[in-house]
Amino acid sequence: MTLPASSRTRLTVPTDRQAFNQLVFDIVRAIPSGRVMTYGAIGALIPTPETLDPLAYRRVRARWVGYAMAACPEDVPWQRVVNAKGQVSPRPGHGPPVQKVLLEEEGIVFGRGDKLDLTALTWSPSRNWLRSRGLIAEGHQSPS
DNA sequence: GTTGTGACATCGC
DNA sequence: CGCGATGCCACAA
Repeated sequence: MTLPASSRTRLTVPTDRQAFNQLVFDIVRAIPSGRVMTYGAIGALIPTPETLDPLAYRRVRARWVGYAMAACPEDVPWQRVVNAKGQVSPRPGHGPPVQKVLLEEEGIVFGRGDKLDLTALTWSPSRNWLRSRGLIAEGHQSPS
């Protein structure tokens, strides 16, 4: 196994992306009606792939969630995913802010600038749920 | 092969 | 507070 140190092992396994997306979908499916999660928060729950540098993963995970959402199945409540500004992100397609309407139907009230109160509406899965999915939120453990 | 852009976040001004 | 620039990986032209 004579592998030159100069060639970094940047294996991009397709199944990793599949697993990542599937994980995103599972988390979004768990968001209750009337609550939301940000792209970054969802990404923070998913551990760093072994093929990636943890720091690099931090930079891209939020975007990866966005990519996943672009191809999400019908049974995923995609409208409950918003950006860090508390606004609905414009979709590549077109048309009116359907996402905002759907959220309002769930009882969410938008403030000035079409922003919602993230501190009040952001939802987070329970530790039990995370553990059942094999997700361990290492960064959220309260220091004893 | 290269280039450009993305359903984001964060930092600086 | 808001706007602009930067970072990072994957995927489509």
